[in-house]
Amino acid sequence: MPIEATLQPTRESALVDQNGRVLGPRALNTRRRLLDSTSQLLRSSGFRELSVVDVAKSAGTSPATFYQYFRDINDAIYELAREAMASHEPTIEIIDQTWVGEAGLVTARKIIEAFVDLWERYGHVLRARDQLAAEGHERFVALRFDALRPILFHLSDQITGAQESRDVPAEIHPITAAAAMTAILERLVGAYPYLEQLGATRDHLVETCSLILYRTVTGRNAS
Amino acid sequence: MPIEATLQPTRESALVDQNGRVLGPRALNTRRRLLDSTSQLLRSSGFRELSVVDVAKSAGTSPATFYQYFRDINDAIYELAREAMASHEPTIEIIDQTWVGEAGLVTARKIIEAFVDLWERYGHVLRARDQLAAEGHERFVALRFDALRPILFHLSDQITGAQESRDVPAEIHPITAAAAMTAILERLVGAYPYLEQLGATRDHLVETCSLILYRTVTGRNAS
DNA sequence: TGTACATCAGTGAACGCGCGTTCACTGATGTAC
DNA sequence: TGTACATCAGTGAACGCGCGTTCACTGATGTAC
Repeated sequence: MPIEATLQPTRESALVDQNGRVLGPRALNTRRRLLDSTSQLLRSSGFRELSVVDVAKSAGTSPATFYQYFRDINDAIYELAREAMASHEPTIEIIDQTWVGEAGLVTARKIIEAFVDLWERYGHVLRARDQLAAEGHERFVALRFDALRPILFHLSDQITGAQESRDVPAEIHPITAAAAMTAILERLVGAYPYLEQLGATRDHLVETCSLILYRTVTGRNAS
Repeated sequence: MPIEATLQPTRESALVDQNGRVLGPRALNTRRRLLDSTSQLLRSSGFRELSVVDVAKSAGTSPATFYQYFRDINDAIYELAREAMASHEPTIEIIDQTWVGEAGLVTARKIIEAFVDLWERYGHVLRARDQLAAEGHERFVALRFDALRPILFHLSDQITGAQESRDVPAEIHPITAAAAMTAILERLVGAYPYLEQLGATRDHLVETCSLILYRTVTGRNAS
């Protein structure tokens, strides 16, 4: 049952091209521009329309150059998703903070805020990641899982604890409940623009989700 | 703020081709095969790889025929998503059943079951729908919204009622909480295969989500 | 019942286009002395 | 400081392929008499 991390640690300094050559500063910059263009086109034109030719053009370089740094277009998406995930790491630490009483609600709120931020910035990349994962591309399944695992297990542990003190009913399956919370985080927040049409503000979103999260994790109502 | 339904009622009998001609039985059958092939390829090869040529080939007909019935490949996906949605309509009635006491938990369970079923059968189509909606294709945004609206408002009304009897805290924004529940329904259930790796069964899924749904809608713990 | 004609439905074959991909080459940058 | 050379980085131009799309045509089905 233990599922190992599949993300090997990538130090920026170790970046190599498709032939295994270490990248110098100039190459690093080119690679960066290619990734930025990929991200930008993914946002503006959509996943299905994304092409190597367009990305290269938009980065002011040539398709041949693209292939020096990436195997294919999915490879570039993969790198972007990793970056999004890395920028999300601090969230994992929030979850270790206390869940007791009023402070627990603050913890919940911080997590929700972090997810709202993440999806506002990287929603287009994360959606592509999830689409590819849903279609069964192994690397993306693993990537998604690595991103979720820490938060999943932390929440799950909290819930198990709350079950021991009888605050959460025994019928709740901790991992599943934790996954339900991440579903809210990922999905609701990703679909949030259309909630605005229904009169929900960002504050409503954060506050309501925080209460649901706090309640589910601790079994208690916010005082 | 009221957002009108954008789905015009389509009776099977009124189906027409791209030139406006009413379809006879033979044509209806061809159209059906094209839709089935689209669905099947969407499931097996993924959204990005889907092409008119492949669909026609797989349906045992020619691309020219495809264009007699659909404007483009998205048009076929749109029809499939409508069908998925139509098959889901009975769920909307479940939600009108009582939310009081033990029976309320049964209601919650039925809804979760309905969603699990829906996503097991049409997940590949719904994911494509959501991807296109997320990319801003208006028809798909509307379609998705029409599918969710009834359940969203019904749940929201329940929550508002529970707030009046002080079972649910006033800080909860009913529509947002309802949307959070649909997020669980759509997302968790869609991503359910990977929960199995973590030891969650379908029963865990249904039971845990039911409890969360019941709790969020009524504000009460299942007795 | 048979034949002629109208309409319905499907398609072969072609078009152009743009994409993914590669290779041999050029230009840029760094370094030894 | 200048020159020669090594290595790094980028690309022009081409290839083939398969896709979306269309049109003029053929074949299938229904109907009138």
